[in-house]
Amino acid sequence: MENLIKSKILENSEALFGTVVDEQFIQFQKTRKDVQGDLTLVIFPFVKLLRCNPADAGTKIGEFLVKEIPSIGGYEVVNGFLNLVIADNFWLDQLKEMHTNPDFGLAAPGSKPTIMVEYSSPNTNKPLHLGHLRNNFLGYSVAEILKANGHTVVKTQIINDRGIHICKSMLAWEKFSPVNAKGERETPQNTGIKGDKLVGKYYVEFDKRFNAEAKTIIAEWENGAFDGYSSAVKEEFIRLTEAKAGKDEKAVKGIDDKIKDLAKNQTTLLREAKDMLVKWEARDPQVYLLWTTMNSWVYEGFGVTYKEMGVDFDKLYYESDTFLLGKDIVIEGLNKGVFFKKEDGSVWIDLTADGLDEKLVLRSDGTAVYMTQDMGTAVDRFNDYPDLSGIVYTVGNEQDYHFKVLFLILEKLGYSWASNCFHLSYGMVDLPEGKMKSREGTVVDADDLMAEVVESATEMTKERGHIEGLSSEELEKLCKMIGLGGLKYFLLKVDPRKRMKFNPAESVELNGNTAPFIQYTHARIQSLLAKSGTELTDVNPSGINESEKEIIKQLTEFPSVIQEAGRDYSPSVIANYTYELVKTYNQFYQSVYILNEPDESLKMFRLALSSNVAKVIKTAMRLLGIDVPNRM
RNA sequence: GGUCCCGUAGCUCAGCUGGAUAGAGCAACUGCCUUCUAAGCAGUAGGUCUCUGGUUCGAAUCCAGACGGGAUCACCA
Repeated sequence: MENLIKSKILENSEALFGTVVDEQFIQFQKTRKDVQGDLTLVIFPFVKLLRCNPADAGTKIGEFLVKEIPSIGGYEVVNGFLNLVIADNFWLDQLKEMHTNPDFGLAAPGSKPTIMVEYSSPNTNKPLHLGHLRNNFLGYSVAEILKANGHTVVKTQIINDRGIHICKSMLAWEKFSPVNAKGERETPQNTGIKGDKLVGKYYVEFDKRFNAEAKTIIAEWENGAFDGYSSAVKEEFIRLTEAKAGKDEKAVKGIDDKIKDLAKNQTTLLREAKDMLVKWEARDPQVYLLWTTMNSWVYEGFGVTYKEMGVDFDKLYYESDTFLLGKDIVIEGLNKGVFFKKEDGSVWIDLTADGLDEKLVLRSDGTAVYMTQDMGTAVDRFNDYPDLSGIVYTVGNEQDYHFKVLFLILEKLGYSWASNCFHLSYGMVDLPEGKMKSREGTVVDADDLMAEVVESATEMTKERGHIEGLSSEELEKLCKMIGLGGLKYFLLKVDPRKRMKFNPAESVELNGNTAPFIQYTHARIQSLLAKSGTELTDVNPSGINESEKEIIKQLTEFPSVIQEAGRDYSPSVIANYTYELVKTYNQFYQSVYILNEPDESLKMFRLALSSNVAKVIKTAMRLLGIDVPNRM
């Protein structure tokens, strides 16, 4: 309709305004609820052209449109806004059209370029937490939304499986894990501990022992015992200690941190971890075996969590595979003159001309840094998928600078696809008490949280659900759907770019702007449809009322909502749209009879309307990774 | 300190490609289940859109500055 009006005005602009008008002049907006009309044209832009007051300009355009477009039944000009009344038949036709289309709102699959969506990519030393939930739900949903927009999507993640941090947990396990009667050290099998949690336990164990050892060393130094340490270390310690004199509290703390770092570098534990990394790079069989074993525990543990989350991946990338390619690219870039080498052998890129800094891309000892492997991974991906047009990186906004630099480097290296790489930068998730801090033990574990919301949903469902006749498997499935749906919706309804506050109590709420509220509406509609038992063919009511028209209007917006969500990489657009639709539908549901409507034609129309609302709810929620039940 | 992000009702958030009287939910208060699922609906109350300037017929929205909060500036990832 908007396009029709637009083209009519553009075609006849000479006759109407005596000049050719720019398309920009034609601005539509939704008609306010308290005035008459279905679509509003803003007429301020035309006022100057017509050299008359807004009321006259509106009247002139209104008369023209009523004459030209049969579906426009009338108009009213209020305060410079032309409110157009569109005939019921137009809305009825809209409903009939979507009614016959099971894929309403979705673009044809494969009609747009292939895009890779990276998400999750956790540190393999720590179990997944609340922040990862936002990441995973967001990445998964964006992938689904892009598919709905016609893109072919490859879901992926980069597995952070190499580096000194991995060696730390390996070392701690080897040194500190208790040995049982059978002579075995702790494994997921013999302890029943989830693999990622067990590895995480040893990472924490390493950190604990590591700090304790550093503390002991500092104590020795403070007592003047420097046996076994180099004179350089001794001098540095004395210099730092003396520097504390007369400084304020904050400065002293900074110096203490430096002393701690100095001591940490002298620990046997760190030296052993570094030795292990060297052995790993040399593919020492024993270290490699330990590495593959412990990694497999983590993957198994993560696999369980991913399954519970309902997310999946089409292709995995491992840093241990891509960091070497990254090094090759650095050499290539060095030859091209994009990078430069410093005297100590380290390789850098100078981005000062672009308003950034110099950035290291290869260490002086020739080992790879984060940036190196990210370059390698990106190139690897475009090699693997020749049709790939771009990559969406779902990574927290604390890495904004990293990705700015990465994309700039790729561009300077001459990769044409660099401009199609996008950092989907999302905000942190805070708790009511503030930031999550592992040191203070306030990190919310992903597995625990998912179990809690399902448990809470189970209680609520038993209390008020319509669950007679459901098997225990069906009930369990339903409660999972409600609990996890609620959690996903809670994390996705907020604009991803914004930092958000996570309130555990609110996340299991069932009222208001929540998934259970939406799921409930879907279940009610399904109940109506199941009871009606007839094919919805006859959709010709004698008239449609305001609330019915309002629902159709909102339904017709669905395709453009999917487009907007895709363009902005924002599931929250879908969430908020669905919530509005459901609210409108519930008002309708409470104000009229549907199944009990005596007029057969009207009843069929209302059932058709309801069934399309249900269809859109189901599609929309699917794009958020949320299932909807037929009863609850 | 440099760079980037954010600031809307008591709380959590929409609205931001400029448009009519700034909206929801939660919390508080009042009603509605002998008719289709009350996990619902109707209503009351709650605002200096952080502040100050600027652009404009028109600014929560765009621009500049101030204030407040956060992130980031590693041979960490």
